[in-house]
Amino acid sequence: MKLEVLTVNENQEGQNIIIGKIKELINYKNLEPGDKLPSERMLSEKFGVTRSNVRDAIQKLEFYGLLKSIPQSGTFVANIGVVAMNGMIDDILRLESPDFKSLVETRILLELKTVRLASLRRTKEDLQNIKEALDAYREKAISGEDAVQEDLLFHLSIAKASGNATMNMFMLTITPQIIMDFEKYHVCDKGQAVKGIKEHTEIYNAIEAQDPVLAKQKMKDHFSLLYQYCYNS
Amino acid sequence: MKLEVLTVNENQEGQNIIIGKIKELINYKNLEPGDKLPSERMLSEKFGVTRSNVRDAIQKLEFYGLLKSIPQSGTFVANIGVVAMNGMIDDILRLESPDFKSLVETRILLELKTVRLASLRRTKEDLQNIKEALDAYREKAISGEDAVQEDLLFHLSIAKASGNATMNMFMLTITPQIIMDFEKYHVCDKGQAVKGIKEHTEIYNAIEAQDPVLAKQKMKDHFSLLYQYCYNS
DNA sequence: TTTCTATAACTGGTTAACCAAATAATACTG
DNA sequence: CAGTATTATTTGGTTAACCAGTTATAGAAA
Repeated sequence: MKLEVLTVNENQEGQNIIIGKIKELINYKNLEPGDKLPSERMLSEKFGVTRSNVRDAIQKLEFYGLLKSIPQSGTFVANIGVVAMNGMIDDILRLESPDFKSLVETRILLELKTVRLASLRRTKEDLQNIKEALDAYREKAISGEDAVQEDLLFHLSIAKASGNATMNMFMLTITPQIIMDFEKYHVCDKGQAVKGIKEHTEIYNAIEAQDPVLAKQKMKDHFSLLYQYCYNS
Repeated sequence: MKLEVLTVNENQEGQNIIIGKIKELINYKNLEPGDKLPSERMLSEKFGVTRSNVRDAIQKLEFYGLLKSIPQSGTFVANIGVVAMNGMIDDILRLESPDFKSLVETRILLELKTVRLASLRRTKEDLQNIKEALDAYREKAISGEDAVQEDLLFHLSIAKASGNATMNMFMLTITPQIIMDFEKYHVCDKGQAVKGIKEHTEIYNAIEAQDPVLAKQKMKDHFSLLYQYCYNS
């Protein structure tokens, strides 16, 4: 198991080295926005690594919007300027993997905003989706079973109803880790089922009533316990 | 140019189809958390697509934390439960690409939080980094040149000082698109240089003084124009 | 000299064979 | 029969050849 983690880190480390070399190359060759990078074959030869590694590094930089690969044409630097390019690559290289506290902190921030936006923008269809998620959660919680999944799906349905694609995506990226950490640290113990149902229902009612202030307040109440759990440890 | 977009959409569409089939397979075979997926070769044969496509689809689900590939062993479903798995894959398949308004809305939310956290948690080293970014921005802005890059790098240095790895990463993911949209729509026109320098300096001073309330207020003032621009169009 | 066309070289993407490690199956030993 | 060593198979990852579209080049025609 430790070996696995080591392998991943080695790979990431190797990928970061290649990313650093790409950055150096952009500076050395004075490549400006829209300019073409040398071909993957040349880069792999120049860096002394395999072409797959180069492709993976490029893909990562493409994810962050710094490069853009066009089939049968080449890889181009994005239109963000060389200064921002340098700064952002430095940041990416030093980026550390998120801890649990950081995840929860971000989640609360996003939830307080998405619930407000959802109460303002939700369509009838959104409301129906939220209601279905709420019903599924209630049923599972009443039966005494673990309802962490249904809990989070309820919150995701609110994020979707917020009408903000970016926040929706961010919620999606942090939810799996949240679920696993919750079950790992036993954050949501049994016995809170009734309380959870009540709070979820109040949030739903506020969204239905299109009352953003109330919705945000109910969400804040809902997170008060988690908030304490996170900041007192 | 339109052809290019079409190609991308076709690829994404094809990838989404494969992701949907993987979801069906998990349900059909009643795969539970920790269970092993069929090998990539079998999946490619069963789905009638190339193995590379299967690998790409798996990689995407791995990014969202739903699958985990282990070399020479297999691909495993994450420990989040089948209910959450189904819900999240549905959300991922329906996920739309973020629009400019959604990006700005999210950015403002993140900035108001990171500047507050930065003023509470910043180290001396963080403060030094922010100051350097501020100086670079001031120098560029005074000279009358376009300083969008230095502007955003200043804000990224604050995000880094917030001590929240998740928010830092989210800021990194939206910044390139913000820069490109700013220059595309000419959001930051010339003549606001002096005003921008003043506002940035006030934000910096509040962070230095470790005054979270003031820092947030100054950031809000800084965004008031952008806020209007975004919500009145 | 300029413009157009045909050809050659180059590009990112795809494919199938190959690799080393992990696992399963088998054979051997006590 | 139990336990261990050995072989065979399966796995995700890697590699190098190949593909189809793009771009640069060269030459001919005007």
